[in-house]
Amino acid sequence: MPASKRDQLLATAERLFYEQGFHATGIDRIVAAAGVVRMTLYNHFPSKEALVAAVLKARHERFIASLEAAMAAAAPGQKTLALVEAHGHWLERYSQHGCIMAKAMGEFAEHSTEIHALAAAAKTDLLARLEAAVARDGLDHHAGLARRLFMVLEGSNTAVALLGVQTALADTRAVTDALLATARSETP
Amino acid sequence: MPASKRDQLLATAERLFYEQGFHATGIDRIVAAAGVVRMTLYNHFPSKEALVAAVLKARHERFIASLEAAMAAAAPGQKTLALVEAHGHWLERYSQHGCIMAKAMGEFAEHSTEIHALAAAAKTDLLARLEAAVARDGLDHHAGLARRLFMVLEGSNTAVALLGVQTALADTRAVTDALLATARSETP
DNA sequence: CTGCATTTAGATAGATCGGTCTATACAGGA
DNA sequence: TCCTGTATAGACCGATCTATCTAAATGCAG
Repeated sequence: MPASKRDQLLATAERLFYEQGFHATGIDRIVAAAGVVRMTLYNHFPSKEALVAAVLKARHERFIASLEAAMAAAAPGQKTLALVEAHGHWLERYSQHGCIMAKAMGEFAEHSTEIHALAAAAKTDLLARLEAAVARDGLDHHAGLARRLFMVLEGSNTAVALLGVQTALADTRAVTDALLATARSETP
Repeated sequence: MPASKRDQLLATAERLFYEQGFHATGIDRIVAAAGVVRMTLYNHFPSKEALVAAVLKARHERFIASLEAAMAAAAPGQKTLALVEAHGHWLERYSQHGCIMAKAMGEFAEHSTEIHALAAAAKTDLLARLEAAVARDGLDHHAGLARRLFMVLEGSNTAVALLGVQTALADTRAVTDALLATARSETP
């Protein structure tokens, strides 16, 4: 079953937006790389902004699905750690050159409220799932733990791009372990 | 002494690039906001890319100067903490909407090797200074400490934009304290 | 006052931008 | 077979992009 033209456009646009930036990637380059014609894009998406929104939504759904799968497979009490590890796996496979949501927030901050809000919501969604994992692991008595882990994951996005995957993920694990050890040592 | 036209251009371009992005900010908007004419810009900078490079260099120099000043004023053994605090001050005053170097890396990754390298060098420069501070505080037996602190600072860049300055800086201090406490508890 | 460098105003260039339009080709289902 | 939805090819639009050019005005130093 070959991918639909719409899926080809989404995948191509995601790659180009991620590699070259949103404003620097023109419609012509997207349709040429996707092997379709200009009107096909506008047949599926009413505007470039709508295409950007669809790309971000689809990517975030895949991201969340991989996190949820890892958490579901993790033993009780290990949900938080599984989430952090799954985040690392995602960086390794799909996001070695910075977070696309962070890039979108930067490029659309004063240019499209909708896109900026969408990207910001993706980030706070990760935070919310971290909070849920911390609660399921019985660590939510440690106020702000999820927020601190979130900050570490955000830092690992940049660290991967600057220091390489191996180093960045090892450091992420180390800091995560330290934070979790502190949280577990405190009796509720 | 009024600012020179060149300085006006640098300051205006820095603000617009930071708020609206690099590719989304046109030459016309920069010169209009700076109150000069287009040829004045091209009289001082050979191209937009050169203007971007000059903006990033000037901003990084100011950033490093404020870090160095804080470190110089800090008591012995407190250099690392002073550097982290100075970074927080910088975020609070000038960088509440994400790191301009990270934005530049995202927008110029496949568009200008020079700009991308410049922004990446600014980031690794911060890491190098963290390593120097850790060494001066006698904590360099704790392998990777500087790298982990660096990752936390990178995360705080994003956290400030998403969770607000107060929360992000408090979390940064908390994680930093935890990492430093662990390092200090290990005898060299 | 003169001379030089800077700044101004504005036209201009060629390329690219996002987006629209028409006419044609082609597929699969009724 | 015909009909409908989708894709194609390509012209076209106005706007904007970076960059260059000329000619006049301005300001400051010698």
